[in-house]
Amino acid sequence: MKKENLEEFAYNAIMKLVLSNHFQPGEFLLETEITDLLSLKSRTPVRHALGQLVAKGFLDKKKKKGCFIPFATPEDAEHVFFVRENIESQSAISAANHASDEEIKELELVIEKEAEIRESGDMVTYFSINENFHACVARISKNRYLQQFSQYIFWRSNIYVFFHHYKFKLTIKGKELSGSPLQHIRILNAIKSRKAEEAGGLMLEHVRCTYNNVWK
Amino acid sequence: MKKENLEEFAYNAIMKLVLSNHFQPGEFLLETEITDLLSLKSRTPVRHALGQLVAKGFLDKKKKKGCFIPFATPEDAEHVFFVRENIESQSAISAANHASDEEIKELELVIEKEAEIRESGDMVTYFSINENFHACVARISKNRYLQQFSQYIFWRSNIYVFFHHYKFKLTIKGKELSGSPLQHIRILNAIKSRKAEEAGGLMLEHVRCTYNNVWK
DNA sequence: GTGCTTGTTAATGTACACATTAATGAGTTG
DNA sequence: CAACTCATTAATGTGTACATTAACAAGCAC
Repeated sequence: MKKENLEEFAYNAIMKLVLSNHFQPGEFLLETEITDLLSLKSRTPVRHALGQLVAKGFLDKKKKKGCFIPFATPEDAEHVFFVRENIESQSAISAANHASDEEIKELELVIEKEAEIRESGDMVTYFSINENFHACVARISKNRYLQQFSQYIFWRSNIYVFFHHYKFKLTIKGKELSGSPLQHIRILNAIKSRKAEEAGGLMLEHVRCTYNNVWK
Repeated sequence: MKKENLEEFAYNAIMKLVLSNHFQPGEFLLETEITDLLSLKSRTPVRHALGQLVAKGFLDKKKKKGCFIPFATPEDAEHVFFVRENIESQSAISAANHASDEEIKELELVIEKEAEIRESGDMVTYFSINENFHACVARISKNRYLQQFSQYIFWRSNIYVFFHHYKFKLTIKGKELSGSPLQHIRILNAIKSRKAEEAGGLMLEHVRCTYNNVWK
């Protein structure tokens, strides 16, 4: 295990702050403020971490003004989920075609953990394990670019998932997300039995389902 | 037009260096070396630019060692073009669904210019105009994420196109690329007549054709 | 009162000094 | 001679002072 440096620490911490609703959409994340918040001695690691988050598309940036939480609009959500459907279903297809037995075991483990975690009702933990599933599928696709794009668009879409849940005060135990773990299991089974097209179709459906839960 | 700061300058310059084969795959891009190369006064903008390129996946990084060019392999090429097919055909579909008359005129203009430029046989100019076509379609899709991904994967794939042309000394007047402008025109026509599916199919075929020309 | 100018301020952007560390190779010891 | 230690070194990682600039508001001319 690599020891994390300050920059990585800042990166993870900022991510957590955003996901725990510490900021509003459109709000600027001031380097100095975050530096204080994380008790760091200089802006440098924070600055670099913010840059990475912008490069990955998780944050937006206005020149000489700073980084901010992207504005959420129905149009943007549509765009995000349109691309995510597409990318993630391609990932699932590739994953089904290239997964080793070992990797399928990993995926099963992630799903097991998901079931456990779900009971706790802790939002941040839930997001983290949900990310694990999608990241794992993307990784198994063995395609670096699918992985990259999946990661980006997943996080981008999570802004909507997150703010939706914030807005309507839904807990993760609510009905809205209850289909998600089941869908994960179905996708796993399709990948396990190497049914690529089916895995792709299920993933597309799963993402579309998430989208509908968020906006309908 | 926004004035670019040193970091953006470094970002673009490094990108160009990489795309013009200034570095070997696997070679480390030393911060100090690049700073000198770009005649910059400090590592800071270079350092930050490299960080962005890594975050976007354009470069790889080894801790406390530095950033390096990802290795170019047939597998990687396959991955790049697999994703590019997919992304760009989605772009074409969205473009056909959302193009205004004005934007179609723009696209026609780009294609006109392409025909002219082609006569000159100048490689760099040809690539630039070819990029224009693909970038234009992506822009017309009106989907920020498709546009972003298209741009990225297009450039990434271009490394292989460059490499191929470098290696085999093919001119752009050669048989290999001669189908490309015709394909562009067909795609334009499909977008013009709002046949989204057809546009998508043609774009997929076009990208696949490029891939085959590069490796077969 | 409207619009232009200018000063203030609060943030990012840049430069540079210094700390840390991974790799290398010389030297030493069994 | 092999293997191990340790100093060197050359790079990245971090801290900090200072430069630049966008936004805002006060003040002035008209």
